[in-house]
Amino acid sequence: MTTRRISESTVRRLSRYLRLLRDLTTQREEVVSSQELAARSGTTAAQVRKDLSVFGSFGQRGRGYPVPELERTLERILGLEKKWCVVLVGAGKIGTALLGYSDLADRGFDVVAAFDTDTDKIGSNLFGVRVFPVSDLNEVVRARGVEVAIIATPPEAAQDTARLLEQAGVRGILNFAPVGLEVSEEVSVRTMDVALELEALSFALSSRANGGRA
Amino acid sequence: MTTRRISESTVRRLSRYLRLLRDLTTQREEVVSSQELAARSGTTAAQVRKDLSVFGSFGQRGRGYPVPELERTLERILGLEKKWCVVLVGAGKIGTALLGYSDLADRGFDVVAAFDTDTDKIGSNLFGVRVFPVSDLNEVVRARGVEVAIIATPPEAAQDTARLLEQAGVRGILNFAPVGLEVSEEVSVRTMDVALELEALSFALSSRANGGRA
DNA sequence: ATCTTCTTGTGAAGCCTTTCACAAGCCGGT
DNA sequence: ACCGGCTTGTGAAAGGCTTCACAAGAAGAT
Repeated sequence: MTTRRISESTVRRLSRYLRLLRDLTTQREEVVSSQELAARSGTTAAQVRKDLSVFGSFGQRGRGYPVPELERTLERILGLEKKWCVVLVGAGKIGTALLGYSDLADRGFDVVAAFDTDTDKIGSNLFGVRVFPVSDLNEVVRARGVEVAIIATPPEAAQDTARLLEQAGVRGILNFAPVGLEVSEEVSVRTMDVALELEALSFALSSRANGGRA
Repeated sequence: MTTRRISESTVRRLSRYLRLLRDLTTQREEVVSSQELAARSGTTAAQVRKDLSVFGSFGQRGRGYPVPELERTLERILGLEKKWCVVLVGAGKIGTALLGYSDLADRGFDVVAAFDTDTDKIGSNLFGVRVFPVSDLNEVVRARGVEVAIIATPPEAAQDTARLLEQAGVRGILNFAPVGLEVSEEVSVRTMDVALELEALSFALSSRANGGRA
């Protein structure tokens, strides 16, 4: 079986298409063209068709793509048919903000537990999520079959946390600490770094101001 | 003047190199090789050299790169010599969490004001940042010469906010609302979307589990 | 002074992604 | 039944990014 590698950028676009399709579903739209998907997600019609064609043929020539079917197809492709059990490590400001972010549950990511080292927080409930001591991490993760974790610890603690999670069997990590994490190849990591994004903005603004040369 | 276009990925790597160089500076390291920079930021030595060579020659053959100089050079390239005035729109959970994130100030991004529509929040102080009504946005942004804004509003309000900011003269937007923003070409936008990143993780885990086919 | 060992800077090659362009095919109107 | 207008799916071309490979050059040992 020829396993084609799907690029990072393709996956991101698929995710955007899916969000758009959900909007269209609530608006009771039945079909959508690659042209419209492209316009609304900031890419080109050819790109949309290419992205989808990697996985099969889902459209109808002359009409477009059936919205509900394509929505289900993208969910299947992205692995969103199942609910994912997620744990949060670090119940500080960012961690707590994420728990309050209801979008996650709507999108199929159930946060089943949070962990922290602060004894004041342990035992409390944040938006319905119980906070455990980090020493319980291994047990809870194994007991609930958690596969995805969010790291929202201070940067110093992030690497140790990653290793704990890996040893507990977690296979995907969303990292909010501004450090690169070393983990085995079995584990997928994505780091979200506010400062890095601001620096990229800074670069764009500066180079635009003086014609491309920094 | 030949203005070469610098790719997204190059800028992100430059930002990572810079973070690394800051660590090395505090450890009093004097020189660093492309090999070490690469290993510590998850890329290859050739890539590091290529990235830097776009902007000039900063190293010394046989030795490596002088840490403090390269640090200053990268700051200059990324436009971080000046402090950037930033405003935050939307003082909800995520917005507040960001204000408490001290890294921003350390990295040269001064949040000078926050805006919200909630009358309970208006007038209050969050981590030393005053919350104004959104109706004051234009005035404050112009008065303080703000160039960068962070949108942390609910998704429904994000597009209107973006337009307000654009009209007030903001040229860079970091968007935490999970929607694409339409703005003029003059304005740079970067969207950070937690759900999208989790979906990308979901894809990676699912396709790994069954050999690449979703 | 010369030799060995590093390491940079960079053209060229290789690989991957995006864009182009068009045949195939659907739909509604006549 | 046929025609005209759209839209998909896809090979081929173009464009961009990464890796390779090596000459040029620096530092330290002998």
